[in-house]
Amino acid sequence: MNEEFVKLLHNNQLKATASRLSVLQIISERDAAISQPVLEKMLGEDVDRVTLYRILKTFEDKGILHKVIDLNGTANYAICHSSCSEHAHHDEHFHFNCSNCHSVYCMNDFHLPALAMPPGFKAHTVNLSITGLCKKCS
Amino acid sequence: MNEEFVKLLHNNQLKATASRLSVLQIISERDAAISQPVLEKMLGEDVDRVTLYRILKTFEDKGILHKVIDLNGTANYAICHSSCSEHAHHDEHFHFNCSNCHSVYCMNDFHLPALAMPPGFKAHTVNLSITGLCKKCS
DNA sequence: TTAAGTGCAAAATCTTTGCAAATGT
DNA sequence: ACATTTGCAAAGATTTTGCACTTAA
Repeated sequence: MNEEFVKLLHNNQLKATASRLSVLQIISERDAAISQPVLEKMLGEDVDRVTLYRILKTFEDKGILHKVIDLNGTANYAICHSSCSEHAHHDEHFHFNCSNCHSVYCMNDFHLPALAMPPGFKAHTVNLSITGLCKKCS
Repeated sequence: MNEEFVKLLHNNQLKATASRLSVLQIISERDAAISQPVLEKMLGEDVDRVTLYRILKTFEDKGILHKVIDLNGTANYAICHSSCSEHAHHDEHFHFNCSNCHSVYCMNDFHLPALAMPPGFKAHTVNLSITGLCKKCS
């Protein structure tokens, strides 16, 4: 029973249930975003598939997690860092998809140079996905 | 019966069927990428849903279209331009998603400045998605 | 003519919804 | 105690597969 996570949930007006704590535990242990199918397997029988959908939805709404759609269209989730909530998800997201192990890394430290937009286009969110080999697979 | 499309199909060892020509016609008329559900509606009864899946898959494999997953995880398709096939899809892709009309624009003309990768990471494909308002909606 | 492509039916997934039972506070 | 959360069952949606029929070349 991790106090930090309990507090995080309570701060967001959420009950600290076993399922929610498991999800937070698993996601926080990874430096890469985790896909919903993989998360599902790791949770095993303990958490119903439907419950997982609802937990992830709730966490996303509260700004606890952010969803990253990978290049296959699969949802991946990662813990939101402070910069996330500060910018209310209107942040720049920089993700690295490993084509070998399919990990998705959130590279929060990186920033894009300013981009010139074509006339008439107004940028709101910038999302950069890079595919390649991650540090473990290259 | 557009000769240009017939030739395109033949160049790729594909038969010029009515369904395929319709798909090419619709996609080529737009400057934005089109989502599979929208494409489906535009084709109406003429093309079976399953056939559309297969056509899009085939076109993607042959490099005639490229698939763009938008921020909702929906597949969008656009004609590949010369730069695409030349680089065998290892190109930089720069897409703009309009949050109002949900159009996806392929901005082939734009190029990203070189990005410094963290040690151990090898970039292969760079995919930049920008969400905001397009020229028609802003 | 005949290999490639299509349509239909049906399976396999993935996601959402409704409601009664269980749980955290 | 009571609102929230979960599990189950079932509906909906999306995507894939198998096979006989059709069509372009």
